[in-house]
Amino acid sequence: MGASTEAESGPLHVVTRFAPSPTGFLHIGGARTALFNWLFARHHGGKFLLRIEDTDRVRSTQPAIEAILDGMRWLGLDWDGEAVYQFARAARHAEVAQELLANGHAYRCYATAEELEAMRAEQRANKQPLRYDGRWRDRDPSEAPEGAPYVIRLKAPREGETTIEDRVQGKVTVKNAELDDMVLLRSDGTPTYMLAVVVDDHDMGVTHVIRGDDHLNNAFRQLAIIRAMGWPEPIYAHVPLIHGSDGAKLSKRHGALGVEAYRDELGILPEALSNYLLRLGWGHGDAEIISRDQAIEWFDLAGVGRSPSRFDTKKLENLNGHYIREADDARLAELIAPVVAAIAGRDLGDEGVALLQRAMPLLKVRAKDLHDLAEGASFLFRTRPLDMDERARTLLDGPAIALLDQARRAISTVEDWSAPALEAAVRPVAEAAGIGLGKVAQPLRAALTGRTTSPGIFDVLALLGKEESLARLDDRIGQPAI
RNA sequence: GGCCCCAUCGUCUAGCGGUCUAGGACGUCGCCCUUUCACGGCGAAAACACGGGUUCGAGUCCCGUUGGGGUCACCA
Repeated sequence: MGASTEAESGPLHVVTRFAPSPTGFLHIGGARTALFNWLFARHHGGKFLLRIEDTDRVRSTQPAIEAILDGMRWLGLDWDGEAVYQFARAARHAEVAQELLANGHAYRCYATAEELEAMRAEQRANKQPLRYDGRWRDRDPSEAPEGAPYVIRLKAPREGETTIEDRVQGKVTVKNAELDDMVLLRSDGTPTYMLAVVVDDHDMGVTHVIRGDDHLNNAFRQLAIIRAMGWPEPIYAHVPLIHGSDGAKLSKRHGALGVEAYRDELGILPEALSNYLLRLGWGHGDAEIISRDQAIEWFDLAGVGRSPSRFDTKKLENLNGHYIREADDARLAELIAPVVAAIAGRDLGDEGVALLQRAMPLLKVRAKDLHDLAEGASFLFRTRPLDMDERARTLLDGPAIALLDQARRAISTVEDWSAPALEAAVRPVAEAAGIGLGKVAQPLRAALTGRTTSPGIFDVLALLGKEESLARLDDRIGQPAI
């Protein structure tokens, strides 16, 4: 568990942020980071800010920005104020670099790319750690080549060590000699990520930096800049990364990475993904099903584990099934209507959506995702004659058709077309034949839905209505009984 | 490779020196319910990586080993 010792309840000034770089969709790991930041801020009544780190002009795209904002809205992670775009603040970043240069905490480095590559090659060959050797750190400015391009590097401390009291990782100490003088401002005058993050977090008043474990090493470098500027240090909390089922860092080969894929392709409900992500790396006793409100009340950094966790699709599906069963019927009907229409090959219309909603209580208990749900609902709208799947076809052999015929006669006289009345009419058919109800129900199911699984057969009849039900049966019996 | 981090059932986790013959959830396997499939109910198998310490006592503290992960750019 986390290493936090002081109580996290009580009045505490909290400003958190989520700072994705828009080079793709909202990553599943990013979503969890955002969720944790959001929860922490809401728990403490603080602010949750959003910053788009779009300083990489080649890889950053507008569609990616939209996708990220869209994903956050879908998950219900609302941010306070306007999103901050990092690229727009480049001048401010450069200003800080100049200030550092002026007060002696930074210096110009004229080393060329080739020169640095040669340096690293040598370090590699000598099995030395790869880091900038500070060749321009103490040189006199007069030695600078006239008009040559240069970068501005931080003059980082070389002696001693730096310790971070991380709220998740505990006390982490690194020798300052391990850190090199990183670049603050590139030769083209643009800021590096390391500088931009520090300046933006400071200017935005961020008090708690909650982010992926992969940034833990960066924290030491960023702290060096912060101290050089004499700024207040934020509290850090580095959350372990999410891994794939094989234990390696989550990547494309593990399947869906973007939250929109969970929504569109996997038919996951946002509350299910949110609950799953919350429980991945964080726990609160035996609690498994946790509402948003409950999460806000319970969330703390101390509950975040320190080891990476593996993404388990099965558990997500289970949770999703739970939330589908709990979801409002009208909402589910609206969500799947387009998919059902696509499967059935026709528009549902308002009455179709209404029917979907009426059938929902019976449909949703048998679905673990929205596609299951849509598929399971499609029999209501398929056009006659129904196409039979393989198993339904083999079910409808000679004897089954005969049974179908008897059942058809039994229900054709039913006036009150309700499930109980229909059951009362069909049961005697099975009893008269000395067989179980299943022997009659399965052929009925096949003829009525084209499948071998569906809601209870009498509910199916009731939902379909008398006319449609009899027509579908007649399609199979071959000749209308009247 | 250097540095940093991690280590309880297959997976997510509870456990913050004695109440642990290690609890919950997913998954798996039985049984029940039952017209199918689900849902639901009941039950089972399943873990403290290893080795040293510290202590009256260690899953819980320390060290090491092994294993895993992260990170080492004028990318973010």
